[in-house]
Amino acid sequence: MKIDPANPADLSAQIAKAIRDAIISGALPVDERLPSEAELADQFNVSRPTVREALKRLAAQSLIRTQRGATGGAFVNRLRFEDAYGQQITTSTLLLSMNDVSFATACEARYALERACAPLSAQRRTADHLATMRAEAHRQQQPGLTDEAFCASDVAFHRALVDAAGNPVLSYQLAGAVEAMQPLMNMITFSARDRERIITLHTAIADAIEVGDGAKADENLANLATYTQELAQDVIAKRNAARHAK
Amino acid sequence: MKIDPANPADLSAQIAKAIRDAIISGALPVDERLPSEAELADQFNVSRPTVREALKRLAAQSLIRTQRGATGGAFVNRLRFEDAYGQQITTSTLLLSMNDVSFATACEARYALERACAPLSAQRRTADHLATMRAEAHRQQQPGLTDEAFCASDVAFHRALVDAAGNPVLSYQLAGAVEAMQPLMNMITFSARDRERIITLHTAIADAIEVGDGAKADENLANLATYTQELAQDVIAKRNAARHAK
DNA sequence: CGCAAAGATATGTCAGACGTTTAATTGTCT
DNA sequence: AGACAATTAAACGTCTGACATATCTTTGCG
Repeated sequence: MKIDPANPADLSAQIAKAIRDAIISGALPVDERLPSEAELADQFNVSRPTVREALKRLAAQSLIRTQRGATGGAFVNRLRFEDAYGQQITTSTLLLSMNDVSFATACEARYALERACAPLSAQRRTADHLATMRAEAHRQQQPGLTDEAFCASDVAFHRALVDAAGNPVLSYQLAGAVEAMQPLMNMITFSARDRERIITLHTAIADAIEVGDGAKADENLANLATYTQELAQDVIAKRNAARHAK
Repeated sequence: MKIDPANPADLSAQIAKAIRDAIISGALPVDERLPSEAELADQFNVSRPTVREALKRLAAQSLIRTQRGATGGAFVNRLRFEDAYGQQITTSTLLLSMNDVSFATACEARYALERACAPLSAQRRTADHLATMRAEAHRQQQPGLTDEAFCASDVAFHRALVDAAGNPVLSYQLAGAVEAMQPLMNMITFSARDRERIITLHTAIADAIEVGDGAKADENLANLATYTQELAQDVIAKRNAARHAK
């Protein structure tokens, strides 16, 4: 973890990579304290600001945490699922918005992945997960709900569905797919009839999960996917019509 | 994008957050040039090193890129899928290694997600994807192959399978699940018979993908998942036996 | 023995400076 | 006038040195 080519540019990136590799390889175990900034500066033959830039890069990825004070320093951070969720959601959201990903593509991915969870969720769901799903389905019936609040509740419902699979790795991977869809979903206006249909499907999914019928949950998720695509196509069609009119 | 509480700690983190939020909200579009470091330092009322630390945080997430020279500066970066792949794989790998995720849990997640791709892949695979899958299955038959090379080829095979779905969002989400398994897979020693069985399943999957039979691909993936779990359990059992012996 | 004060250590921030890269401008020669 | 070379300017990349602040440890006093 010491090599540093004579190339005097991107020093902080090189140092960050060296430390990151050491963490990934396991040479630096969790909670291990890195040398102090001054010591690192010495080891790498650079100045302290350069070392600090490298450490900030690692901190941005939650790979290290820093503590001030006498026994402070930079410590290898145990990457927690909750921390990773946030990064995953940010990255996924930006990927969708910056790459002209169509609603259809994002939606397809989301429901394909969710359907992968359905059998496991039906098998393992706890009373807690089921209660959350029921509560969100109920919340969605409130008449005064804004479209945005409706979407947020939709996300919460699906998050509970995914979490019910009891597999943190799945929950992590799905977080991006589910949450990143929200900005796209927010562009849709849900009529009362639209909502009714969605809630019916949500309820059917919750029913299937409750009785452990994975196939039925999967089937209703597929219906929900199709219906969501139709709603989005309507929005796009209307927008195109409006553009032609003006 | 200017607010900055009087709290004189974590300034670089606060500044990074402010800029990141501006990018996410769309206030800073792709390829937009940020003010120079000196100007940012002025705007936020901090020193240039502090601004630089903030920019490095953003660079670590591929949110900005920097250019030197007269027309240089920091530019909002179009987050590309390839860039996101790397981050996703790094994060997933560390999540697994740092959180005592069992082989069973990771394996379950991986195959559940892959099976979600199977129907789409069977429907849309190009000749290219199929050729890659065939080539990797063939490579796996080479007798002198190390276990590590065998695993690498396995990953390449499954990557091609996922990419065949033609959905970049799916490919992105799956990248983490598939690649992060490699370190865990590398702990397994594959006997000639093990490999033969795996190659048979790979071939069956490729066959199913070739003729567009998603259900059959799914079935063989399920078998492969089961078999992989069995192999891992053997390894664990042997390791426990060895521990008791000493 | 307990508690407060002093010290040590390490991060967080600042100020100023110099080097390097790159593009634009200027100037000169053909 | 046009092309090419030299100068200039802007911006990032890095360094040095310093001060501020947080926190643990040690010391000293009652």
